[in-house]
Amino acid sequence: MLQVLLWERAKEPFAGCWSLPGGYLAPREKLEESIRRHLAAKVDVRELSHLEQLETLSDPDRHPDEWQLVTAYLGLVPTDVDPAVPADTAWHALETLPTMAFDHERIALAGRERLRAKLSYTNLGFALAPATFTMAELRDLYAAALGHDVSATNLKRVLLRRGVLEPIGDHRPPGPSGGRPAELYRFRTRSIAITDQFAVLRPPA
Amino acid sequence: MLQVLLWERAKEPFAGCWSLPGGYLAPREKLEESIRRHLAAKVDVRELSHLEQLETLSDPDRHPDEWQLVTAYLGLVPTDVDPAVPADTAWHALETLPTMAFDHERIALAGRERLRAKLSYTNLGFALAPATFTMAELRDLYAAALGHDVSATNLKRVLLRRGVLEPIGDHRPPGPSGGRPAELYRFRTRSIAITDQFAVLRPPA
DNA sequence: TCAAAAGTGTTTATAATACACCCATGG
DNA sequence: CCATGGGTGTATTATAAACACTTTTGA
Repeated sequence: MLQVLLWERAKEPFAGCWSLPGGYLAPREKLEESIRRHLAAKVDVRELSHLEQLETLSDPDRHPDEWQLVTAYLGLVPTDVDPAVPADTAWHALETLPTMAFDHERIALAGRERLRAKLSYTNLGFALAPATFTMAELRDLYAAALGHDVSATNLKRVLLRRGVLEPIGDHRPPGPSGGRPAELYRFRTRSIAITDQFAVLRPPA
Repeated sequence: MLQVLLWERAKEPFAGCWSLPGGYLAPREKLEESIRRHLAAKVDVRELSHLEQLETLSDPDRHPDEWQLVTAYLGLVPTDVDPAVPADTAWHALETLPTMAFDHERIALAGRERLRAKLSYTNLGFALAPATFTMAELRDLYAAALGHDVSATNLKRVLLRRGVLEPIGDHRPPGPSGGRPAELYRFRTRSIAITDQFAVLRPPA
């Protein structure tokens, strides 16, 4: 299940609504540095496995009081890290978002779309997966992110053929109900790379 | 041949260098409106067949004098419109860019990459093509934009199967050296649409 | 020895490229 | 009637989904 980290606004505007973590840009600060600074300070998230810019929104009516531009980013953390978050902050399933402040619902959904698209033509799964995992675990992760069933069999073959995954040579013992021990895999690189560049209209051989 | 519209800076910083058309955002103005306003005012381009946001750049050193953020857009015009441009403005081939101001070379190349990527999974060709065209003309256009040879035969089949193109039922008479008259085609819709959404990891049937 | 979980092999579907061949025109 | 440019049909290739079957474990 994909989740977003939100915090509940105490003050107007949109008091009681939930908003994406973020804040103002400091003078001469880079946008990416600003995001990392606010995530560390406000919600105590210090380690992102991936961060990329989504879009800059400029509608003058997006904030009721002041003229405010926002640059939205998509930041990802692996499923196995559960950063301790402050009291006014909570993870919410993307399928059941609460009432959100400003245009933050649109931003959150745009982030999901970006993630979904990139899962299919890049190695971006690394950003959600723990360091090592079984194919069944990775299958569940992709299924949750994509919102539809994924076959572990085919997922494995696609990612192995592309050289995205590699087996680490170790196995995970089966659970109490038995079963064959699962091979453990890892992502070959943990930074984003396009793995399926020329889907169509590729240059002649 | 892909071309960018550039204007030559008269004043410092970067006097004599070429820069992308653009300008400051007015209070409470939307970014997209601002782009259109500056294009109309400075380079007399009023009709864009497509406009999309690329990226917001925030490096504090990108401008030598002041702290300046820029949001870059990709704007396209069809090959058959040749807007009259002012004296200090000229179209430049993307392969042989002159010395450019600020980070504008990076932005121009990012725009080309965006265009190339989207040509293969959307109908974005409409933004570069005239209202009607032969497959040979469209082939040349795709080849110029993609930077590699494209087969008219296969391009036609790909775009027809996807329902992107349709024949208009008319033909273009052959040139002085003879040849079979070419069928004329048009893009079925002239606004962007994804035509090849689930290249891989598509949901089960 | 059976159920459960994981992995492999094979078939099928689809979509794109490559290429040979056929069609329509002007000189 | 031939050169030129355009179009169609077919083979090949590539990639991924679907599915049956095999392997390895715990009870």
